[in-house]
Amino acid sequence: MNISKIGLRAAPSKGRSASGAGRVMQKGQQTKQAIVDAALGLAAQIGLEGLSIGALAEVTQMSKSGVFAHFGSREELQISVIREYYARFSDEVFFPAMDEARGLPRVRALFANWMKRVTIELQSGCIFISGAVEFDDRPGPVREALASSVKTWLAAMYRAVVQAKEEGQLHADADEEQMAFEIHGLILALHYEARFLKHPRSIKHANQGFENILARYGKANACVPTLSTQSNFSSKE
Amino acid sequence: MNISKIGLRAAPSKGRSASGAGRVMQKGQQTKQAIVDAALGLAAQIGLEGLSIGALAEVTQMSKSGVFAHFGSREELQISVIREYYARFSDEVFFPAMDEARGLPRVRALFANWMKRVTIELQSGCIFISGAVEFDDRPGPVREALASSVKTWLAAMYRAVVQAKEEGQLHADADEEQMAFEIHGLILALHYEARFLKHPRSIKHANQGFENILARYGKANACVPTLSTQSNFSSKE
DNA sequence: TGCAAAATAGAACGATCGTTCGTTTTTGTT
DNA sequence: AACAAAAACGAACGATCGTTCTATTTTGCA
Repeated sequence: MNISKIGLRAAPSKGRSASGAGRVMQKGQQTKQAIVDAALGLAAQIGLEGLSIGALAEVTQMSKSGVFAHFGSREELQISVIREYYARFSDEVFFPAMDEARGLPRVRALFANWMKRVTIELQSGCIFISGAVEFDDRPGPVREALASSVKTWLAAMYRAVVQAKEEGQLHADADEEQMAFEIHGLILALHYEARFLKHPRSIKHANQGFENILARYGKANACVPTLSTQSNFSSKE
Repeated sequence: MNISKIGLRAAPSKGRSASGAGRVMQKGQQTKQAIVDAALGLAAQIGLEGLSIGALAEVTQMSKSGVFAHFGSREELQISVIREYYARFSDEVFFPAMDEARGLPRVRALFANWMKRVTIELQSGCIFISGAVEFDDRPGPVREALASSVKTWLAAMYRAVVQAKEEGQLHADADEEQMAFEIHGLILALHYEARFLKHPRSIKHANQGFENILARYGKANACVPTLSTQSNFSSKE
């Protein structure tokens, strides 16, 4: 009966179309996007598991079945939210950092952008973090989508570290995987201590921790931050 | 009508009575303890929010109302679970480490025991971590109980670091709060990467990260680990 | 302007949730 | 053995959940 269930793909084929760019949206795609937007906000606050179609209908001023029809299942809605979150994360954190030179400048930019995003999310919540807890032993397509997004991002960060070593900006015996792990820990601690415990100095600790890591793994004269990346932050906190 | 609702307090007044010690339990307390035990296992897997009285009744072979009567509300059940988790955490992580000498040996022991516990929890899940995500912006008594437990533990770790500095085992300009933050990050990254992403080298990364932190903050000759604390681990992983 | 298709609404479903209430069973004590 | 108190049960409640189905409205195009 329901043909639209099969083979439906989100707009793209064109990298990523922010609102206003690219093809004209039909009505359907338009409201679907609006629903996903609202769902993203809701999921960030109460988690992907807490996301309910009823609440979503209320927020979007639609009927439950109207919302539901766009996705066909709750799981598909959750996956749509994850995809949207990943797209925005990429736009805000990953792509801008690619303008920086390979090596340490790019690593710094990635971390700075990451910090900027998590700092904002201290009010709303991060789906990559809450989702990891919710789905860490709940197999299925939602977990799959989430893990794949996170892995892609962490791999990008790791790659930047590897390149920094290739450029000769890290000690010869620096373990790139170890370094990426420690950076990840800083972000997680920031999210935990600031968002849950309301600890006021968490942002400073995360930034200081990053400098400590660079000081340990980097060669002495290669640690000076790019001005542009640095100023991104000092104005914020 | 329901008198038992008011003023009911759990057994205590005696510090912490493991099963078998202290006063003889009446039937009621006994089954309540059994329920909390089962609830702890359930909550570790699916989270405090996922904990349902129906599922709990099934596991314990009781009726829903039978289970419910012991707590009076779901929130009280959740709080009981948190208290029990905190008690076990203290028994396994905190108290044993107090046998070590003040300063670095004790810091090492605290971290080693913490690692041991989280490593085990990679199969079951850690309530202090999942709970933080579930309740990070959901005010109420459950969040209160959770935050208070976590803060107590983190404060204990922080205190040990402060003592290490007092003993002259850390650099004079070492920031104890910063150091505790970074250690916390390692544990969180371990939990995230091992439990969610199934990354095989996470345990090694967490241990190596700890050594890196000690190398940075500690004085050169004070970093040699106590043999007893060290062997705790190398045999495990 | 008219008409098929797409989009949305509305009502209802079975399931599960936390909770209440009255009854029955099990305890502990005399 | 008897009896009051404590503990456990069983059924039902209202609410909410994801989902299904059928109708109605809105859209886009000839």
